[in-house]
Amino acid sequence: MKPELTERQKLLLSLIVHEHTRSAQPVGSKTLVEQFTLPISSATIRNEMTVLTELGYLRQPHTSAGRVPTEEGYRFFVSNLTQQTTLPAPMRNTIAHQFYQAQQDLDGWLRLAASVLATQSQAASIVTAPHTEKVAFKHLELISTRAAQVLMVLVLVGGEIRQQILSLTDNTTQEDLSALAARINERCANCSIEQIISMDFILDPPGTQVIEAVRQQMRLSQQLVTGEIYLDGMTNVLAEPEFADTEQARSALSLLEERGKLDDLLSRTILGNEVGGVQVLIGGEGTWQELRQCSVILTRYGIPDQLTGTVGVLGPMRMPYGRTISTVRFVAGLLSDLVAENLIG
Amino acid sequence: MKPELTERQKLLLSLIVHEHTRSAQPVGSKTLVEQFTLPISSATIRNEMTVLTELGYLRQPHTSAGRVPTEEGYRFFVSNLTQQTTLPAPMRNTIAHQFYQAQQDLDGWLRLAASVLATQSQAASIVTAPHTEKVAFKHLELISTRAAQVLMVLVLVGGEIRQQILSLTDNTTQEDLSALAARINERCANCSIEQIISMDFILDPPGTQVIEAVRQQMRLSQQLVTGEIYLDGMTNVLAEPEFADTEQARSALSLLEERGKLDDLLSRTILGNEVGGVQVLIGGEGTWQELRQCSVILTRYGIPDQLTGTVGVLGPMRMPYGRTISTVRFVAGLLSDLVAENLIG
DNA sequence: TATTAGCACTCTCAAGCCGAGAGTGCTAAT
DNA sequence: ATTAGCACTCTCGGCTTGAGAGTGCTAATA
Repeated sequence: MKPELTERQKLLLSLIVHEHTRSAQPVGSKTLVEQFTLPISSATIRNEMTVLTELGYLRQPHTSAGRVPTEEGYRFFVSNLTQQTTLPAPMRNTIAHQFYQAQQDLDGWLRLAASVLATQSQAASIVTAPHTEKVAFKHLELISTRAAQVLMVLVLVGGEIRQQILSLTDNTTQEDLSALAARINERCANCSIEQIISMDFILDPPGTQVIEAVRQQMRLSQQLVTGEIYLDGMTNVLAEPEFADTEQARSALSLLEERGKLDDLLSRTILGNEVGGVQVLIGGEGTWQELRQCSVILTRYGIPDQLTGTVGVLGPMRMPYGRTISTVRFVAGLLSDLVAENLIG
Repeated sequence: MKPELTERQKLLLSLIVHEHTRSAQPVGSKTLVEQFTLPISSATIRNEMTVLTELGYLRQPHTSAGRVPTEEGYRFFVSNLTQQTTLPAPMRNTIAHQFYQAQQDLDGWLRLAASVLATQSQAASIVTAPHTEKVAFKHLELISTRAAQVLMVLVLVGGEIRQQILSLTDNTTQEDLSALAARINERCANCSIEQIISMDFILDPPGTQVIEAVRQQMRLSQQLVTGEIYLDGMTNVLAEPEFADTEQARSALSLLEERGKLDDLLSRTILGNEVGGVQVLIGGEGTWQELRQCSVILTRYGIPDQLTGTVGVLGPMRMPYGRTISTVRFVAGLLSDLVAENLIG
């Protein structure tokens, strides 16, 4: 195992990380002592830097350039050198204010959360709608649109709304549809998907068609790892100097655009982590080639084991971790409150 | 006014455009004659090129580089040299097949439309949900979630769904809510927003609260220029060589990300154009700085004056216009059919 | 009169070279 | 243990150069 770092080494590592996130450039011993007016000489710093480099926390892009933190360096920094900070109160208030004066609906909140995260962190943000693992029926509505066409709106416990257009084999009046919906609502209220699948319904043909659609929609919802995904601030990462080469940026952003890959990323991090903890994924951690230059900060929100979603940001590895982690955590907290206050039913 | 081009000049312009979209490089006289085995010499081509350059259709990046089409050149090409092509049948079938086997709901179709456009055109795609100018009430549903919390789901004519969480001042049972919804549904069926605003309702307190929310939601929907926006393929444009410099790409893509700017773009083109026609916006046309290097192809779909949306793509100015325009038109047609068959009510 | 061959000219681009500057590692002194 | 000093290494920007591509012009040709 690696030897414990001395306090001074920790300090230096921390300063290097800060200076590098500020300047986006390799930081040298002299710069360091000047920038922070350290009471030690650059030669001493050089010695310490050699140690940190040998331990794998720093890296030289080439001989006679300054040092740059490695993935491992960032990881050490994040786990040991960054204390739990809360966002400054004025900023908290600004954000909270935006939420409370926003429109009262889930879609608006999530959109806002993505937007706030993107602007605060100057990175790309990811927010998923809250989603239940145990899908349960809440309410069904059947709305006749034209001839035998019916718009079916299914509300699940937790507030997820699923809709589908049904083409019934027989024409049916709105009254009949409403009566049918009422019957199903009564019978199915708060039932889990398993219950509904195993239930026997004695209904006329349109009824069985509807039930089948309900079951199908619930199954689909069940299969979903995550709810709808809200993205914002993708262009922020294009502004970062490390992505002056488009190819890097393209591969990173394509991760967000391809639903499959994104689901993969979200689901793996979902599993590894309890609600409340913030997960920091630095440089793809060997698994995600596309993220070699990036870091992803994710956390869950909502009500554990009942109704949860994910919020997070994707930015360059050179990222103000302290501030960003706090922001993500804070937004997650806000969303948790909103979910708890409004969405359980 | 400009003199009419000779047939040979048109042919050359057309070939230059094609060759340039293929190679992404300035095209020279010699390349041209070799590539297409033309029965005239490179010297003749040079003479013609001089003419086309003087007319403003071509441009030299620098002395002794080949020629590149100007915005005007592309515009001429698109309006005069590109005949209405329909997509090859197998491709049409592939696309249509995807649509018909997709899930039967609007959200899925629009998502798919964006995805298809993005992959077919290798550019960024934009699809907006169909939206009515004359907002009208279709159906209301009130679902009790907890205590005095109510999930209100409002379906508008055309299938747009709006939801909101209401905190009623009094506790109300689900039965009361259902009765209330039923009464409102009966009274408001197919009413326009103006009618509903001017109606007098004699209802108990929760009722007035609900009506107020309904009015508000309808007003909000009314104000919207466009429905929900689906984007896809943004990373496609990053792959184009003209965006090797990130800054260009950033400004173009930020146009898609900022709802305000995007609405602006969509609304201006909506106004200038009847359904059925495809609008081609080349190089921002002086108005959009961000699009200096880009072209946007847009068209409307749906039912004119009733329920319309926009589909289109944003790509580099150097774009296979013929194919892309056909694809956009075809997808718009598909969506129009789907809307007509499923969404009018 | 329209086309073409030929040629001089221009300009970019990649490669190579050079010097300045930044930063290091080592050594010897404190 | 720290530091001053110094030689060494490497990048980066600027400069030059030669090759190559492409043009515009002129004079010859059909």
